[in-house]
Amino acid sequence: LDFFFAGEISNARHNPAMPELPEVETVRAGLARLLKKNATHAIISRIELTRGDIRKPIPTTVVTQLTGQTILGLRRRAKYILFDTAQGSLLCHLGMTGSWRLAPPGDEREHDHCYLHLSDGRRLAFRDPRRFGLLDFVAPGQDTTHPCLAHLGPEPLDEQMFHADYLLTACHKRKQAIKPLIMDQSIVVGVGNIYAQEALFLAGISPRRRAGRLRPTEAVELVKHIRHVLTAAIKAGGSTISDFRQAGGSSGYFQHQFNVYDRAGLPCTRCTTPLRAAVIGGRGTTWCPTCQR
DNA sequence: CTCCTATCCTGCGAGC
DNA sequence: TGCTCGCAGGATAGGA
Repeated sequence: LDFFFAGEISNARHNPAMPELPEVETVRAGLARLLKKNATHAIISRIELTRGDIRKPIPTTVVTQLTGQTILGLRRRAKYILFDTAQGSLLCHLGMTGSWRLAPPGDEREHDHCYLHLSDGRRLAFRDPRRFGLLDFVAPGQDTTHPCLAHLGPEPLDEQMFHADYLLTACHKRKQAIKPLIMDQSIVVGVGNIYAQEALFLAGISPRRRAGRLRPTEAVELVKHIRHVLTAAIKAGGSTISDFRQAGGSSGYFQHQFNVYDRAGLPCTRCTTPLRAAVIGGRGTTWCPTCQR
């Protein structure tokens, strides 16, 4: 696990805000802290949709069902955040560039799509320049039937549901490359392009390997490292929660030291071989041709 | 069924 | 230096 943090590598070339499970969990925890002060729950006094057309139109039920409700808790499922109330939940996906911030009076920004006004006078803003995010209403009891939530695989940190045998079964006779398979949210949730690459590096498995060719010992390693990278990233993200207020648009995200992500052509942190890059499953992928087979 | 590709959208960096 | 262009990504629809 130490190796994960080994290299002093800057990966700031691209927008660091790419919410996978750890980033979403960090945002969830930050929101939970804001919305429950001194054991007092926040009440939504008003919901303002400033622009309704993000990935999908924000339904009016978000406003009609949730206005006046008390936010009882914040949950994460896969890369979704759920604001729970007695009358249903606000479902939020950050997409690529989604963020929540406390927006004091006057702090209105381009690409703010929704304001949650709280009864204590505070205001939460959902901003998403690229509009890949999603806001929706989930009726009570629809947690497993809502279209966004119905076909999700197990949580990767759930050792009862996600383990080597499960992964091996999911891989059985599949010709698909292992990398897009572990990014498939119906197989296992929360693993995006960054952590898929990092986990495969740590497990010593080429992202191009056909899933059906995964050996049992490799499945053990892959599951272990998926868990490790996600856990380490959550732990690292946790330290940013205290800055949630000030952090604004980049709240909840953290700088990271990656072994392969965005390091194409640079030397492998383990063997110094130049890292190779290719598009796999439609996504940019970097790996070490020596360490990963 | 399985797998792959295009699509959505904006910001940013590479390159001219 | 200023401009254009291509690429980045999660989820999903549609095609092979």
